[in-house]
Amino acid sequence: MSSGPTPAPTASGIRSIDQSLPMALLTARESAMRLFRPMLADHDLTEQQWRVLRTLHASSEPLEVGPLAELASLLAPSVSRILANLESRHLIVRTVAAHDQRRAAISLSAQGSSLVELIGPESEATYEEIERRFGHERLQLLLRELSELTMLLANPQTEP
Amino acid sequence: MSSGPTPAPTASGIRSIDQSLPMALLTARESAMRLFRPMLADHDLTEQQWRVLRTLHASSEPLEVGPLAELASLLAPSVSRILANLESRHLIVRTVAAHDQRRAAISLSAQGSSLVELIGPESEATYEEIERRFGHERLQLLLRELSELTMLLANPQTEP
DNA sequence: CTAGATTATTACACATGTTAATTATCACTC
DNA sequence: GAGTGATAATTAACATGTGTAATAATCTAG
Repeated sequence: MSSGPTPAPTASGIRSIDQSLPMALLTARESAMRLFRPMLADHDLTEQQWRVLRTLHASSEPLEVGPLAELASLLAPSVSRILANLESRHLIVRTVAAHDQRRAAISLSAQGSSLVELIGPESEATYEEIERRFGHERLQLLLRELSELTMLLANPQTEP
Repeated sequence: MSSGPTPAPTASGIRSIDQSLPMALLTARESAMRLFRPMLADHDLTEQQWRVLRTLHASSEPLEVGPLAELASLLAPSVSRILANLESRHLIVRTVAAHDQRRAAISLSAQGSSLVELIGPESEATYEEIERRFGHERLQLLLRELSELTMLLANPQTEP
């Protein structure tokens, strides 16, 4: 099945907004986050703080700041500040790596784990709402395509 | 074609990161924006400033602040500040609506139009790179799915 | 042991998110 | 037509984030 005629670039030489990938990703994300934000606000978490907690929870082992920033799509300085905040709330713990004292190993505290596991099921309800509206299989496909796109664009193989 | 087995929620009751829609949208957007950002930086534009310019350019007529904010996925106060900045750079012009003096009609200045039309073709090259990696038809499908998702989630029909 | 590289934090300048307050104007009613 | 409530936009205030650069601490290699 063809996707139909592709709109030609406008006379002005700029892609129409509908054809803007970053715009489409942003508005889709905004519409999804609107459903999740109240829940995070209830727990006094910003999106970025939540991304850090979630990333730590997903990791099987403690993470250093660099990899953590990369995985959570944040800059290292931002992560540093976020960690300072989360540490003051006793949601994470830092351990200095034995073999290399520069490195900090970050992991969730028991309290941090509890928080993530408290929020998890709450967010699951929202996912069910999303799947009810958009379709389960369809969402799975979309997630795979997004992951594939990310992989292909991350690859630094810029043209020679 | 089935999408295969869906990972069950983890024992901890939280969706794996791969299954997080906001996360997937964010990382995809990040990987795309990484390709565009240098171009915007060259023109001293932030992503948000660019979204405003692009939105104005896409509109057939001047926009008021409210609709502009909505279309660009920004909050009105942010748009106010961005407009102050863009106005000081002579990229936009404000006109007070004749029939309602509260309303401001924002449009691109000639200089603003030129800038958008200068950047447009530059960004087109990046799109071609994206399509080369991801596929043209595939990108079209993704854009349609994102648009559909946005529409379905924007709808305030929360369950009764 | 020292020079250079690496990890993380700090510093700084700036932009944005977010809520609330403020200003100006409009629309409507008495 | 004066007063009241609604509306559009801005401003304020504060927290937080981004992005670059500088710094501190530590490691690694010669």
